[in-house]
Amino acid sequence: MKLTDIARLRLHHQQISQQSFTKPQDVVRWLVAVQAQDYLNSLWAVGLRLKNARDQDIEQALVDKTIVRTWPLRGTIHYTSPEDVRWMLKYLAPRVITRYGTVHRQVGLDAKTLTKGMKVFAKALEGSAPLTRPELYDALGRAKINTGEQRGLHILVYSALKGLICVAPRRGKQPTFALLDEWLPATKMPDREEALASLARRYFSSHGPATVQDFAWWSGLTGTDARKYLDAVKKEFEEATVEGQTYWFKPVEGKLKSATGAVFLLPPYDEYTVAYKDRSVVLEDAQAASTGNGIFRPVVISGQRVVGTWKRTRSKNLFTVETDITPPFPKAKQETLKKALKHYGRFVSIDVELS
DNA sequence: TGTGGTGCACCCGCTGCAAC
DNA sequence: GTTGCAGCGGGTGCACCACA
Repeated sequence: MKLTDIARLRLHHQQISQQSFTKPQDVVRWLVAVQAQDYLNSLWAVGLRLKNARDQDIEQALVDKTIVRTWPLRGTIHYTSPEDVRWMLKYLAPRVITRYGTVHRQVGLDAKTLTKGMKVFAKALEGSAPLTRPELYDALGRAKINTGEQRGLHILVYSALKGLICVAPRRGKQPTFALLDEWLPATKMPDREEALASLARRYFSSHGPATVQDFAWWSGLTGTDARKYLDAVKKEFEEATVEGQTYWFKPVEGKLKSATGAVFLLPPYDEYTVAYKDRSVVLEDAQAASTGNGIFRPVVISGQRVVGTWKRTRSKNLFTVETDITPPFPKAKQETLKKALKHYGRFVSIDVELS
């Protein structure tokens, strides 16, 4: 096995070079969590993995509560499945909350204020329609809690990590928030061992080939726990050592579709680029896709690897897409790029042109 | 209707230190 | 020596607003 084989298998398992699903909830359940910090682009992260989806299909899934947006992994906002959200928060969020302790101290948020903030949110949202961020900040203000210097945001995220609230569909362009237990029906809570072994199984199935370090990074588990839960399920996977790293993966039944000639436009923070500790498998030049401080740009994939970035600019009825590909595509490849743009245009239901 | 400026929200990677 | 934790710095996209 070579690095290109790893990338090709990841494109397959991540539902990019082939799509097995027709519903947003099936994609999200398969990947366990899909990073969703940039809302409009995150719709495409789900949509590109579906057959013939449009952006309103993903938004409708949020309205229908078949997927939910909250902070289940690494303190990062993701889409996840209603049946997964509570156990992920229970078993994965405590480490994130510990890590946020430093930031809370910096902005002057102590445990008493955070608890009071949660009570304010609970009272404001109980039996109410979802509220926007400004509305929740007003509630904090009325309770004499200062929301400046991002304190309001930190109370909001803390409340989500504690499982009190989750993100509900947008009102206009504003995201709204609801009480998790009012928004989603009660679900079975697996015990820790069962839940985290299942997490390992699902990560290596949907994201493999991946290393135990990748799993630890993605899940936020400690290295010790990541090894423990991989050990619990690794007999279900194949193992390959490439350039000194051990990768675990599900083999593909039948012939693996070649993605060498295909071009894919991935959104910023896509699982294909973000969900691994070691991104060198797909990022020849890491700077092309990442600024190095947590910001991931939208990328162009060709021959399984990141070959450049793309950027969209919206005017009234048109998206103009600008690409930065090195070296520039030859004419034939430009046509493949235009095909990828057409796919994206269908998804957003707006004409897309290459600048 | 388009353009430009401003502020907000986002969270990752790196380094150093402590604990085991 | 390995692992985990704490602290810190910072680039990008979006919403919003003012103005042409």
